[in-house]
This record gives sequence, C-alpha cells and structure tokens, in this order.
Amino acid sequence: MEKELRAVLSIRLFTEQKCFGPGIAELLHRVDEHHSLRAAAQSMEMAYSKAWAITKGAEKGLGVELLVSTAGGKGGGGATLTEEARQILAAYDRYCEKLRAYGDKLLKEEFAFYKQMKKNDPSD
Amino acid sequence: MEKELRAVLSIRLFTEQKCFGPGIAELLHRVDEHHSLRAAAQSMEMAYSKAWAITKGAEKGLGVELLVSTAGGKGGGGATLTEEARQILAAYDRYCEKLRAYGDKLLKEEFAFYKQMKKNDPSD
DNA sequence: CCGCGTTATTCATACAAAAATATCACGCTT
DNA sequence: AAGCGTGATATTTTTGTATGAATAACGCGG
Repeated sequence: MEKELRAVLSIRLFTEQKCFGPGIAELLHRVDEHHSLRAAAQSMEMAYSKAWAITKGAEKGLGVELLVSTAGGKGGGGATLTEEARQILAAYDRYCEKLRAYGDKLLKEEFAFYKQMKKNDPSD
Repeated sequence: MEKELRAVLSIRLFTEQKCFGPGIAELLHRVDEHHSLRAAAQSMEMAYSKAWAITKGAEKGLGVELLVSTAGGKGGGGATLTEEARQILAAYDRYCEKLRAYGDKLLKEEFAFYKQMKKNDPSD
C-alpha cells in the first residue's frame, strides 16, 4: 500500500488585481471550440453570469480585450477569441506545463526522504 | 504607469487527500515559535478550531504525527513539532522557494510579448 | 414583423466554506 | 480544591461565492 505524494499547483496571474487563472483559461479554450460564451460556460457547468464576470475581470485586469462578441443574427450571435487572447492563453498553457514539469522533478528530489520515513513507520 | 504582471502560485501536497499547504506550513512555523497551537492560530488570526482541523487533516493525509501536545499543567499545556514535522516543513519551504524562483524566471520568458502588447495598445 | 437564441447586466437566493461559540478534559499552581 | 490556560471536539453563526431568474438589446430567418 503506497501513499503517493503529489503536488497540485494553482497558477494565477495578477496585475493590480486577479486577472487570469485556470477557470478563465479553460473557458477561453471552450469558447474557441464552441464559438459561444454561453455554450462554453454550459459545457463546463459554469453559470453564464459567472463566465461573463470572469472574462470581464480578466479583460480589465490585463487591459486587453479577450472576446469579440455579436448579439443577434445567425444562431443568435456568438463570441470568438481575439488574437491577443490566443497569445495570452497559449503563453499561460506553456507556463503551466513547464512549471508543473519542473515541480514534478523537484518533488522527487526534495521529498525523497518521505518515502523512507513512511517505510520505517511501524503504524503503517 | 506600468502594469506589472506577476504569478501567484498556491502549492499544495496531496496523498489520497489534501494534506499540506501554505496554511498548515505557516501554522507549524508559528507553533514552533509559540510552543502552543492556540497561540499560533491567534497570531495569524486563524480560528483555533480550524488550526486544529488542518493539523489533524495533515496528519491523517501524511500518515505522520506532526504535533506533540499536552493539555493541562504548566501554562495550561502546549504543543511542539515532531522531528518528522520539522523535516516535512523544511522540505516544503525549500520546494516552494525553488518553484517560485523558477516561476519568476519563466514568467519573464513566456510573457515577454505582453509588455510589448500593452505598449502598442492606444487605449492604455 | 415576430420569434428565436445569443450577448449583456443586475440581483435575490441557495449553498458551501469559514469563523465564532460552547463545552469538556487536563494537570500544574496557589 | 478551585482557578487558570491549554488541548480537543461539536455545534451554531457568519461570510463568501455560485447560481439561476429577470430584463433588455441585438439581428437574422421565416
């Protein structure tokens, strides 16, 4: 019976306010997929009002427009990502991936003693 | 007017359950300082009941005793860290420090374009 | 020209997480 | 033996956050 130790990183970007994290990142990915903010929110079981709020917050914090939206018309309208949104999203994804990769490697180094500690524990 | 972009990492350790994070880490540091769980919690404006709950949760998750406590007696009792707690705490601190250092370096690399993006933004 | 489905926005409510409170046991000290 | 300040624990209260409803504007399609 092995208790595997793992690290979970939550990675958020701030300017003068919280502006980008895993929530908005996944949301933007899904907007790109569904071409609609409402459909994106629904697909991840997030209330539309929250989806709208976090995109507004991110746009305000970053000082960058993230969505191009149209209301009415074919299909009722929709939303797509700006070029800036794509760049930021891609950078965030790379940043998270590299940081987690390093975190995994580092965990093995710094907590090598923990396995041993548990092995010598008679209560386990 | 410079909007400095920064990353905030929240680093938590899990086994089969959440067991160690910044809250318990700071709490343990303060127990070491105050020789009391109650005083430690108070010093960081944390409810004692929460302090007790997170130490129990950490002990259960890690499978390791973290505190040696006595109730009653001189000063009413107190709590000190076990040797295992010291080791884990030290490892967690080193882990966080190295990860954040790498995160800072990586942020400059991956988000270099962002500064430029903002410079070219006429709305700013 | 009316209906449909979207974006945009606010707001009251429900739910979950955190904090405060209450209670008891403990064992020195006086 | 009573009091003090602690640890231990359950219960109640408060706070924060997410949700879903309500409303309006928009513009294509039938």
